[in-house]
Amino acid sequence: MILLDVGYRGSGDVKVVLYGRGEVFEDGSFRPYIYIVPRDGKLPEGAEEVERIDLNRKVKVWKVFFRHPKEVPRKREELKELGELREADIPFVRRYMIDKGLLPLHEVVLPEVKPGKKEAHELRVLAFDIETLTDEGTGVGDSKIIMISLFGEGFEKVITWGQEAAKGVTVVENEAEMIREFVAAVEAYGPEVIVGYNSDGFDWPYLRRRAEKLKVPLKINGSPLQFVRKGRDNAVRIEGLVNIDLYIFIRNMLSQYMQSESLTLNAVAEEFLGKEKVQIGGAMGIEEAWHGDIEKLYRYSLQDSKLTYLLALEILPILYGLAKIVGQTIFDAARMSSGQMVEWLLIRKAFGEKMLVPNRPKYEEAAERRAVRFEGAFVKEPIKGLHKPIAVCDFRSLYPTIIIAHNISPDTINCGHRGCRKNRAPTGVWFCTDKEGFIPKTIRSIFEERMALKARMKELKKGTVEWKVAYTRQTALKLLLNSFYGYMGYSNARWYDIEAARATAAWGRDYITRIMRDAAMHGFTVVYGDTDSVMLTSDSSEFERDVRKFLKEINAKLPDPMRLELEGIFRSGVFVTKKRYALMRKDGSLVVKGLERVRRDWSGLARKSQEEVIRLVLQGKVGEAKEFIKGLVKKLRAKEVPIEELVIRTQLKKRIESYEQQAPHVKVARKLRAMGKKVTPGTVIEYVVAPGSRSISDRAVPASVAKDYDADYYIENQLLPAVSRIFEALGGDIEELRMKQAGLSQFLE
DNA sequence: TCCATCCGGGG
DNA sequence: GTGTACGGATGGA
Repeated sequence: MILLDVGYRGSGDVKVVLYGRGEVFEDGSFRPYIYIVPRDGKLPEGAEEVERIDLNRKVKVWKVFFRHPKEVPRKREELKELGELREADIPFVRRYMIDKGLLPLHEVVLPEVKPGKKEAHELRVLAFDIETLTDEGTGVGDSKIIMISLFGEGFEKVITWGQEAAKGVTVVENEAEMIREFVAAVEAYGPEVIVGYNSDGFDWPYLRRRAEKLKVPLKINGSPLQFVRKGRDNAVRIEGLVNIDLYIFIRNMLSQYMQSESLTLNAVAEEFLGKEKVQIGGAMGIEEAWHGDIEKLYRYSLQDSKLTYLLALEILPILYGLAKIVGQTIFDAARMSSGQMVEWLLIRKAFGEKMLVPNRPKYEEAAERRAVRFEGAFVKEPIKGLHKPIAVCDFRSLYPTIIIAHNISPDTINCGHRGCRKNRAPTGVWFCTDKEGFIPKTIRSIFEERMALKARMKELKKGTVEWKVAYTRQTALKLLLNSFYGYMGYSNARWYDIEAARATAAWGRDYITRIMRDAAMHGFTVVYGDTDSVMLTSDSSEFERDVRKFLKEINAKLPDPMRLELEGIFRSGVFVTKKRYALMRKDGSLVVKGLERVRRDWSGLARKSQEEVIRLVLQGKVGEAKEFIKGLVKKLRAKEVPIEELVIRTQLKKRIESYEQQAPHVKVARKLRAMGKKVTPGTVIEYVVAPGSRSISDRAVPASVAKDYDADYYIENQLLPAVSRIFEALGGDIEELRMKQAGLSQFLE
């Protein structure tokens, strides 16, 4: 069996249920258990005495068995009398995966239930999306669902109700029928994975509420939907089918590596699939389309499930890779934060080492830990302005390699050996040099596997199945490796050790500042540096050769496996402040950090002009950049800029009545309603600021009827803020760009 | 600057 | 579900 999911059932003796491709297997032979570190007294009946390692000392503990996981919370208080309870908060399915050595998407040999050799890399995926009205309220399930779309391999279906027949759309009698039709369509397609975008938070709860109201049973292949609260999130489980909310996974594991700060389906799809895939849609009135243009609604809905499907094809392999490394079900891994991924990997490793897992901190304990702040990475104040060329050097996995190199771990800190004190962090604590710590050992296994995979990838042909499998796994290993940073300082961590976390960060600062000093002694100008990177320049004619020679010298001195690498030689860079800079590659493409305003509440004018100014400045054409802005200022004053460039978009988040602040988009929403337009929460309000002396809110007019605009507003609040930082970094004067020296502008107006 | 509250994704 | 939990941005005191 290729393992897809695991659950359990039974009322007396628990039975584990293994879900595989097209088959189900029940295992009644595994019993829940916990450990007790006994105070005194004698071994309870049916319990076993076993030896385990608690951090770094051997202890004798009692292993107490149960018939069913439900017994554990029931007997908790009573058992506490006997001693400290351990591993009494490990969910049963996770316990089973670990103890049986099972991995998701790997073979399970039956009936013994032991890991086999085969492995799957992809599953049959179905994406879905629902459209709803908002007329009876925006709470989950308040208004009607009017359309459901599905998209799979060679499969697409759009269902609606109470409409004239329309091309490509299955039209049924009513909403209840539509839900039935949806369930039937899912069952007919037979997915192994069902995906949505924010579906745990929206589509599934919405479907549940509507189904309840309409008295339609909502079961897929006979499995009812189970709703579980996980913090602020909902998790929706459908036994026998892997339900995944792509949004949650992207937010938890991928967002920190993404350019976009917004995680809407469109923004995420644009980044992963490319802009051209994300054309249809935009601002659409669902209610209007429902009443007038059902084909438009059809295209919109299908586009969203199609994007979700295409996104799933890109992203799910990474999730599968992570789940396999962490050793938990795809369902669970899909909803873990990076800290939890690390923790479940550690718990699995601890089992292999016969180590007792530390308990999770109680709420108060976690709160106290959260209050403890510690100094993070070093960020150098940049030498403001334009520099060329720029060499970007960075440490390969800085924090993981520091943890390995210095053996940083809760079980090695301040050990009793005299000789280990030379391995002392800048914070004063030291780490054992005799015995490898639990955390470094775990990180090293991941790090070494990744290095081996990267070496292997070089021998494989790029783009082949084998190469892709290796590439995906190394990506997953990298994500996990990066997640270890911060784990020991994470307030909910079981292996929490603030001094170990502090030491890691302090060593990081120590190494990067040492590199900067060395670089300066080698004749480089250190323009900027942040955490694990340094950006160097010099006027040597052999710049790249010099940099490589410098790296070689540095690497000879760094402890294994730390290494400083050349990320690239850039044509030029403009540096504004810490975390805000732009680099230009040799091929002319840009890397922009902290500057770009990709937010929609900035006009097209502001976004485009910032990009153009960065481009010109990096090409050394500062004069041209100034002229470009001056030209735009002039055009704005002469009212020659097309209105479309000046449209500002803000989404209405709640009902108009419930806004206390009369923000511009709120006032515009009122005006739109007065014009007979339907304005509901979720509508993106497009407006332009018109001339006049009243407040901005009063002067904001709907983009659809805007005839004129306030030139000064756009100059002062859109254009100049977007570009001024860059000119200021170059030592320029904003006044010059305003062209107001002689009070000319007042004169012209 | 500190503290409390809001908000994310979806419609 | 062997339960009860996130973190950054924003705005007012």
